[in-house]
Amino acid sequence: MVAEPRRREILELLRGGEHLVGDLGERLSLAQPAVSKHLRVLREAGLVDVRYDAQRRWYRLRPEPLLEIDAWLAPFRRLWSESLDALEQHLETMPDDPGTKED
Amino acid sequence: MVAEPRRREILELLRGGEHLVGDLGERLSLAQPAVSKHLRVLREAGLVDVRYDAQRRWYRLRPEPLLEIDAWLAPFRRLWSESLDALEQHLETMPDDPGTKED
DNA sequence: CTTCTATATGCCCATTCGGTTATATTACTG
DNA sequence: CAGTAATATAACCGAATGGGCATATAGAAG
Repeated sequence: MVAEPRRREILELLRGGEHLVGDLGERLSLAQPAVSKHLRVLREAGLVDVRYDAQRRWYRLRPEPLLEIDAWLAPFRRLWSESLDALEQHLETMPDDPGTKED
Repeated sequence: MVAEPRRREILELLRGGEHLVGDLGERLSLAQPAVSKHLRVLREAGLVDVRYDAQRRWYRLRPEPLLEIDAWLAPFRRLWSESLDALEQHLETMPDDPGTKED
């Protein structure tokens, strides 16, 4: 679901705020029907929300479902900290995140 | 990829330590070839590792790739912590209100 | 009402996917 | 070496998937 490359790109774009279907299509070089289909999937998965503005559809992110993924990931997170070597190596390769200590 | 239910289950099982192919199949009520295929996918994705023990194959978790997912998720985490902050603020504003959160 | 714009849907096609059965492979056992 | 156990691989099938094109729908504008 989120594994779908185009869908991920859509989510990343929506991270920057609301977008119109056509706008997303332009940025992803995807035909409108394809975008609409992806948005439908994302909508039914609860990952995005629509705002109706005349014929326009403003799509925006709804991060809650991603929180579920995060929750699923949590137990695995514990495993990495056990193998801290690999963790640190990866953190050096990756940007951001100075505070991952909720819970 | 990780979205695949059986694959997720495999990962969850492997979270508990090494497992044999047949063992995984039993626990998931999945035929051996199916398990082997899933493991192949997981192996090629770098999510699992094999240890050869005669004819046996001990599969174990390699959590690093999940870390990548986690990294991808990070920017979204910021978004929902904003909404969670809003929720907390909201809850703090109404100290004793036993039915105001849908969760 | 007609046209234009923005989006959704239906239909078709090629590809991918997960599962099954049959077979190959590898290693232990007698 | 023959037999068996554990796993991988191949061939095949039905279902789902993503994309494209055409069309339907909804609202705006003339």
